[in-house]
Amino acid sequence: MRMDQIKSPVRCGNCSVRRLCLPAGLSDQDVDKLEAVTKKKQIVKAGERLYGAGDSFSNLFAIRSGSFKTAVIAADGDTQVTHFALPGEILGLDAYSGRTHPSYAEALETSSVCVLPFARLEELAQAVPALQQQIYAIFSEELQQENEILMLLGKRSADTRLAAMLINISSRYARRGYSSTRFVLSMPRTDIANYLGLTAETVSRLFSRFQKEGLIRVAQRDVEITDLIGLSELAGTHCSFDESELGRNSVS
Amino acid sequence: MRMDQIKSPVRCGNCSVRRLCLPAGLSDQDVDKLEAVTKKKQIVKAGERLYGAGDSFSNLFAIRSGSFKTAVIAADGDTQVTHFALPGEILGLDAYSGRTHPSYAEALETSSVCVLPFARLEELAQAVPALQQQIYAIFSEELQQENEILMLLGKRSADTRLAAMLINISSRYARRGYSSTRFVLSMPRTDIANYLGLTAETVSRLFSRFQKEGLIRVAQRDVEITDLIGLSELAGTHCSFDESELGRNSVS
DNA sequence: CGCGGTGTTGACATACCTCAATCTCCGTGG
DNA sequence: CCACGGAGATTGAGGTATGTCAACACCGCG
Repeated sequence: MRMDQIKSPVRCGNCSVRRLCLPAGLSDQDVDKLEAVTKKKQIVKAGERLYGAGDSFSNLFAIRSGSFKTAVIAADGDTQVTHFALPGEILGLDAYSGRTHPSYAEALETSSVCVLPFARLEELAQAVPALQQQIYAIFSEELQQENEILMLLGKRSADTRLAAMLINISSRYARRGYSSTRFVLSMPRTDIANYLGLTAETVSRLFSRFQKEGLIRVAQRDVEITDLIGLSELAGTHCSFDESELGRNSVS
Repeated sequence: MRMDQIKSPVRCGNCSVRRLCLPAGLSDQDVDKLEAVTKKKQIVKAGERLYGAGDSFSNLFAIRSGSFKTAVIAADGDTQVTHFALPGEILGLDAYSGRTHPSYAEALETSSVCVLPFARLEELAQAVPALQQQIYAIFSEELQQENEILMLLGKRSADTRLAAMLINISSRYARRGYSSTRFVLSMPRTDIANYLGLTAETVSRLFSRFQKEGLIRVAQRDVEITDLIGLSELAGTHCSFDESELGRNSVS
């Protein structure tokens, strides 16, 4: 029932997301040290957990490929999906202070991660200021992202929430070199709904409505954004894209 | 229009919240170094901003006394209150990665903060592992807290949200040596509502209802929790208090 | 003593949830 | 290869928690 652990040495150099991950901003020399600290690669199959809520904290995980959801569990067993994580992102940072994971991370598809023993990483960061700064930056970005989601959940209507999430996913894929307009959502409707504070039915209805309005084309988990500007406007984020570069495919 | 800046040297030793603040876990010697890095004290009056959204980032702020709200501003001008900060907490961490503050911090009452130039703090942390760890811990705790709020906004009913917020404030006051059952809320109803993703009217109605149900007594911003256990149960957090130590004052 | 900002209360509107039926997709076994 | 079954997704009808709008009350301050 446990996950595969591959001892093959990790090489950041041939990793497609090294510019988004911990090595960002590090010299080749420092990257070597980082690789030396990285224990191994690990494969996690869809539905398996990288760590569970309450597990003791010893490693951070860097996503090489695939995707994860993270979620917290309330006293009454209710869970809240807090993030959908893509390659290059670091999982487990919220466990530092308590020495135990307050959330769990579950693979949405077969995924591969680098295992980073935090004690050794901490030690290395103490000697390598650029790494230290990168760790701060990752913490800080996570805080910023969470604030954006608070805004979504606190103030936005259901359609705005879903639009914002699609734009968010789209731009994150774009940064990773994938299409910003065609992608496959690796998570089921229930997870999207949970993440957005809605029900699966509402999410489904919205997908249908967006399609009718010509904003997207959707078939199950395949999504094509046909009007990126229109969707961005709905999401209320006219900023994350340079509009001049985007063709608007008007429909109605 | 700018805020007072008092050059009197900062002394963590006589600060009531040093155990919750950056000095936590540091040796006396390291605390001395931390004080040397701390620029000055600053007084912020009610309604004034410690920093605004978009301001360039150079300092962190440690709250000595008083309280703040932090909020993010969307493209359409809509704002979302993201946190109510109490003495001992650090403000500004989310600005690290972007070099600019993504949120603003506004004093809810006349407050006093220590100004921490981040460049120097970073430098010191590079030399003092205990400080490094404390910074990680603070980042990590903030992430955890945000996840809790996501749960509130995503899954909880209005009454549960308000109850959870009151319990949260109560326990944070308790940790600072104040009463956990009687306190003055330094923020107006509109801020509470904004924070909880509700309207001021709903919050007001809930305060009235809680009072009718014997959970609290409330007069404007003065709050007395008369049934801490009942309120905790409503909040769904039977964990943050040791129930045996709490008298339940049944009413109806 | 009056004024303005803050808080309270009421009546009504509505966005989203709930419950339930149906459909689609896809893996499994015959 | 096809039939079956089950999970996920869609669609519909109706209910409800919370928002909206508006009047009023309270408190602090000039």
